[in-house]
Amino acid sequence: MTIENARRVRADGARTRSTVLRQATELSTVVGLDGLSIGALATAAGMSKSGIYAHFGSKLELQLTTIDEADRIFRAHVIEPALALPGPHAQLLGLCDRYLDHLDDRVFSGGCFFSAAVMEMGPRPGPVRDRLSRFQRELSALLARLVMESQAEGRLAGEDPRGLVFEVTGQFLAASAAYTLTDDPEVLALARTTLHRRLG
Amino acid sequence: MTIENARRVRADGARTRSTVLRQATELSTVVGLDGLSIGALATAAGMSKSGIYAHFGSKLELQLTTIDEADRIFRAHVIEPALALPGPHAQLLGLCDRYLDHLDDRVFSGGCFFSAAVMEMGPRPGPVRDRLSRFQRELSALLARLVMESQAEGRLAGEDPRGLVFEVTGQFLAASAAYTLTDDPEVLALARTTLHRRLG
DNA sequence: CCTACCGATCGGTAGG
DNA sequence: CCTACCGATCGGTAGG
Repeated sequence: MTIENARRVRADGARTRSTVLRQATELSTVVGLDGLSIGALATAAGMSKSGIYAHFGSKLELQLTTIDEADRIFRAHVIEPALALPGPHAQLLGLCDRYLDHLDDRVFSGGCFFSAAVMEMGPRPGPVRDRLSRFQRELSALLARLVMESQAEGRLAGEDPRGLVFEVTGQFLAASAAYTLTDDPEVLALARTTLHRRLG
Repeated sequence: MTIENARRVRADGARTRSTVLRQATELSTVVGLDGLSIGALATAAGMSKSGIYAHFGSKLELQLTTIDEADRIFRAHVIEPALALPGPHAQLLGLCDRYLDHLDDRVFSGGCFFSAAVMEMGPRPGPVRDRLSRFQRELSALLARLVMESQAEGRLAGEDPRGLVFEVTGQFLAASAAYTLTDDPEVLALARTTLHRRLG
């Protein structure tokens, strides 16, 4: 086996792993992080169960790694494009728009990965819930920072940042819930209008 | 067997059924409507699986009946006390307060039954999702009615009822999600303040 | 990554 | 309501 072949093998392993993880995020937005079974994932990925175990070791590790992957996808599709906009207020509005876009584009086929995962795992203490809490804290902290920086520029005067962040995340959840129930794009239009009106 | 005995048997059957249903709502707020298994429910209720089947026939019927039971509980703890208040605006604020109270009181031990159920079953078409859609439509219609009646009394002037209802349900979801993740009563206080400021 | 296997549990049925 | 059972699937392991 040449060095190139050895590298190819490892590169292919990494590529397979990432393909499996994409499928894991897709599957789990439909059946949940707990409903995500290793057998079903193996079938979807066209490999045997032991192949999944070779990559992830246990269901818990698979769940945690799937959340990491969903986090990466969310950052790439929602957060990073928004933060590329000029100035905190445009970034705040851009984040809202991008969030609604990612529902509309079905970045995750079952809706918002994190809305579903938080509601599912919130009542079940453990490493999965802890990992989801971290995501929620980080998103809230980012939104709060953008609100406060907007205020430093004279916008959103007199608003309580924590309360406003609470309202914005609530509208994200409401859009996610209503869109998943109705598949009606009107929901996203209403959310967009309401968020823009609220954030000026 | 006397008539009294025949009646007793049926009354006991109804009582058992209602006890099992309470346990089904409790269990499913923790493990989900899909994670609710007939074996686990039977053990929790102290009977055999076939006892559960005798009452509900199938898992689908059990899920639908469990939603009906949760609906009843939600109406009794949240909606009815609010509608007992004088006037639409007090009823609207009362509904928000009662919703947060029912989280605080852990009416369902895993948090808000319907927040969790909608996020879980939203991406899965079928009778369960349809039943949850009905709940959401009815709650939204009630909130919209209260907003419009408040406006007829001169309050909430200039607000779009649909947008405001969207905001309120969003804050319900945000409170449910954050409280289930953190168990921090501070979340409920923040939600209460924000809702009152928004609707006051 | 594979096949082959483990005990446990799933939804559901037969027969009483 | 019970016991006893069905095939399918669960998470996970052994051995390669």
